[in-house]
Amino acid sequence: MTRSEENYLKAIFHLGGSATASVATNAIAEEMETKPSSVTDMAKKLAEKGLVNYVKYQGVSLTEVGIQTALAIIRKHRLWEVFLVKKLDFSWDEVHEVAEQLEHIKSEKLIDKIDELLDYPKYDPHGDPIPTKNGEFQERDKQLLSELPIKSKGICVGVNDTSSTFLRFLDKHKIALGDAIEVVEKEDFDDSLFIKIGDRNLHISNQIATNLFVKKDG
Amino acid sequence: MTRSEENYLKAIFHLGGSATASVATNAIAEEMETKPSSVTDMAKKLAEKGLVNYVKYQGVSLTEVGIQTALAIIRKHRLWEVFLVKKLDFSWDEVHEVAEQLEHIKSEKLIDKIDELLDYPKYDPHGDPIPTKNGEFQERDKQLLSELPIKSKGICVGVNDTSSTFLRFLDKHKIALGDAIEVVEKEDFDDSLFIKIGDRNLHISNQIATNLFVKKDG
DNA sequence: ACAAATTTTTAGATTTGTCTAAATTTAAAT
DNA sequence: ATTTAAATTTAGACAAATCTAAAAATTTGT
Ligand SMILES: [Mn+2]
Ligand SMILES: [Mn+2]
Ligand SMILES: [Mn+2]
Ligand SMILES: [Mn+2]
Repeated sequence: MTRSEENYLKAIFHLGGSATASVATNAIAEEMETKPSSVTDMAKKLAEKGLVNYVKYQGVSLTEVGIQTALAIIRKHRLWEVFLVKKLDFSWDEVHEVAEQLEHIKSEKLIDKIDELLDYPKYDPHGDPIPTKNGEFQERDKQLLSELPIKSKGICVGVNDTSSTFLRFLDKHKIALGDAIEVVEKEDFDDSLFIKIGDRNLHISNQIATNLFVKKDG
Repeated sequence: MTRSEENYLKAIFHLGGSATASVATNAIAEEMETKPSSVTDMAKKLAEKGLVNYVKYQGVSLTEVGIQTALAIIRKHRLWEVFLVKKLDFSWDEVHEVAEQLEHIKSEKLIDKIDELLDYPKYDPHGDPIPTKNGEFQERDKQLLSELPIKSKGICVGVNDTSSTFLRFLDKHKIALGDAIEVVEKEDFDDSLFIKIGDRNLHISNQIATNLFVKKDG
């Protein structure tokens, strides 16, 4: 497996191309910042290797082997992100680029030992679940903060926007994963939210609320 | 810098192509398990970039920039080796292949943090010195065990042969870096050595003695 | 010094991954 | 049901890194 092949599999997975759903050539091209014609070439190659199902003009979906391969890379990516944050004091907005490189290191022992060193974390620094060594993967029970009804409480469990600017914004306002959040009131005019986070009262825009995932209490 | 370019610089450095000495095309090809014609191509490319001096038919030597670049890669390689041994319980015969990959990860912060985590080690698991962040590099004061006169004492500080089989051989016979060694007697017939290592008496072949580096006492 | 052996370079081909521009297929709109 | 628009594929080109085979330069041996 080349690095490029691995990145294609990861992109297809992230676009939901597992199971039956198939992903459009253009969507993959956009996700990978490349051209549709390049995607077509790679689709043929990956189909040849049994990693994707590809029918001309019908898009691409991962085979079972393709899914497992993608999960293995995502597992490495997220474990490395945890390592960088927990062991090397990186902040959560700095880890992605480095993990994009580290995810391609080929050594089963290495990633198993990193997993052990971190005490088998379940989630990465952005709240995304880490696939297990045997390829089990469970999406988290979560919803957008903007979808929470008034008066309901929850825990902040993830971010939708993973850009540096958004993550640093959260740092600045001391909003972190694990924080308890209560929706106090909604402002109809601009869909902004009055929330209680820990013991602080905060007024956040709809743009923030649609980029924070929470797990509703109860 | 591509991975291939980095590997060429490292190979040239290891063949002694810094300073004035120049390295032969064939020697580089052999070191890198590639063909001389490929080396010629890369020599031109690296010369173009100002990383090596290259004169047709006269071999290759590193420029100052080339030396610093090579040292940075060697620094990363050796720091990662220490990390694997000290933090992830790899044994010293398993680290090289993984470090060959990790040395190409591009993140200054990452390697600085690894350095800090390891408390700024001076030597890698095989006793090789680790260049500093600012490119200072000091070869160790050492000699082959086979060159030590009878009755002299020293400390085991490195290995010449870094193959897995040799390293595991040393493990099996409980010979490790840092051990005190005394040459008790030499056998003229086969140049084998009677040594005292710690409190044990050992009889080792010349092949072993020419692959162990020691620092002579006094 | 000169022929022979060795080393090194060139020329041309190959693989991987990418691109542009043109052709084709599918989807959408009238 | 056509026409138009959008998505997708093909054809041909290119850069990087490699190779083989042949040519050129250097070194070695007598
Ligand atoms: Mn990431
Ligand atoms: Mn990647
Ligand atoms: Mn090594
Ligand atoms: Mn390398």
